[in-house]
Amino acid sequence: MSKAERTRQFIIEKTAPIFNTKGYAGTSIADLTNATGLTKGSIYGNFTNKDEVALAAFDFNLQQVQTILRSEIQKQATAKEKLLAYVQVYSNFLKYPFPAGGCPILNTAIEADDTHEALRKKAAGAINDWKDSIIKVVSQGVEQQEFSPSINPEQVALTIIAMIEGAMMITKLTGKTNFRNAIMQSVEKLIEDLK
Amino acid sequence: MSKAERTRQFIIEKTAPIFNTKGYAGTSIADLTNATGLTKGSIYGNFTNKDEVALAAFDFNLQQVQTILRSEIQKQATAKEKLLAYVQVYSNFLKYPFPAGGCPILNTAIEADDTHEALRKKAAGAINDWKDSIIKVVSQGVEQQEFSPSINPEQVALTIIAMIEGAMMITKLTGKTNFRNAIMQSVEKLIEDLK
DNA sequence: TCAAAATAATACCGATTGGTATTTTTAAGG
DNA sequence: CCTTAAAAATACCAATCGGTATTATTTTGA
Repeated sequence: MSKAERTRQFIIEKTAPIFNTKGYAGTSIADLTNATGLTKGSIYGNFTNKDEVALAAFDFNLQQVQTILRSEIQKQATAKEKLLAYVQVYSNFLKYPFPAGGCPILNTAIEADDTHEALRKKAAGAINDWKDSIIKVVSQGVEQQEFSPSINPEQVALTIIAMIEGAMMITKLTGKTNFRNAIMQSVEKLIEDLK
Repeated sequence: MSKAERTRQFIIEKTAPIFNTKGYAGTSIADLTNATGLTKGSIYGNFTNKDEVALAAFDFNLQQVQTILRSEIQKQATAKEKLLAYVQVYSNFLKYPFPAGGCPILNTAIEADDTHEALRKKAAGAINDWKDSIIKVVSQGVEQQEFSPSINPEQVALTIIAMIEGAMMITKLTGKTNFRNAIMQSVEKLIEDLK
């Protein structure tokens, strides 16, 4: 790894939590220099502009979440257990190396949907990938007669994602973790009822 | 209503959609003068600073949503019908005078949770009020033996809110209204299963 | 080791930021 | 109607915005 590649990675790691907490518009170049200890010249020597840093930071934050989820899901054998792994991770996300600022998909989606097309596209892609991976698990569960064949995998996937993201928003906003527990219990019930 | 009061209201009405689409950090004073046709002097003659405009704009946007919901809910007689009114409104929110930029609670929650305490408190208060009003309806449904006494009204309320807000985020992000329909169908099923 | 290339720091740019002091215009009430 | 008070416009402020050109300092590979 060349010096440039190392510095680039260093900038991404240090600034990703800032973009995820303060948002794209709320993050200034001065924030990036403060977080890295580098100067403006160095930042702009490794990235063409603020946008490019923000996009790379989103990828980094997303990858962090995906790494956690994949790791926990692959430990499970059955489709039901794999779905419950999502509940497990998001119910205790503070115990995992989760990005500071919460779910990067949610944060980016809300800010960028009307204001930043490149970021919006990235967040939309992440939601679609997430949906597809849940659909796969649910479909496997149906094939293996773990779940009823009458269920709609896409609807199940979208509903689980909506509940999880809604729970993240409410909990982060109010600080009440038992609010999240209540909602996650509903997700569990939804999964139990798939059979 | 004095001239000052009229102007103040005018500023709020014209700038509320901007704060709701571009966010607090993404909205500049120049945005406010452009939207109103007024000058900086006039804005600062009626508000002490940008914060005060943003807080009033949030109240305005929230009131818009609450007016729609209250109107639709009071048309319904049973608890189940009242709960389904939420689904009805959010499934077709484009047909109602909904604030530009989507749900103001969601938008404000995500941006302000880590960055703007005054706005965060307002959004948290709105979520709590919403939760309490759903709890009331659900509890009435239990009292009138419309719903099973074994259900947990607060859990139901939080789950419905999470699903609606999650659906709003996903739909706004992806542009796929059938994603919202799928999730809203799950909310309907949840309400049907309360009996 | 040493020269060329790459990287980072410094210094600077015009534009825009939120906000204020002052002047001009408009509205209100006797 | 006409004076006074209120409101809005103008002009200005320092600080910060994102970004660039140039200089100084490290890496890098022969």
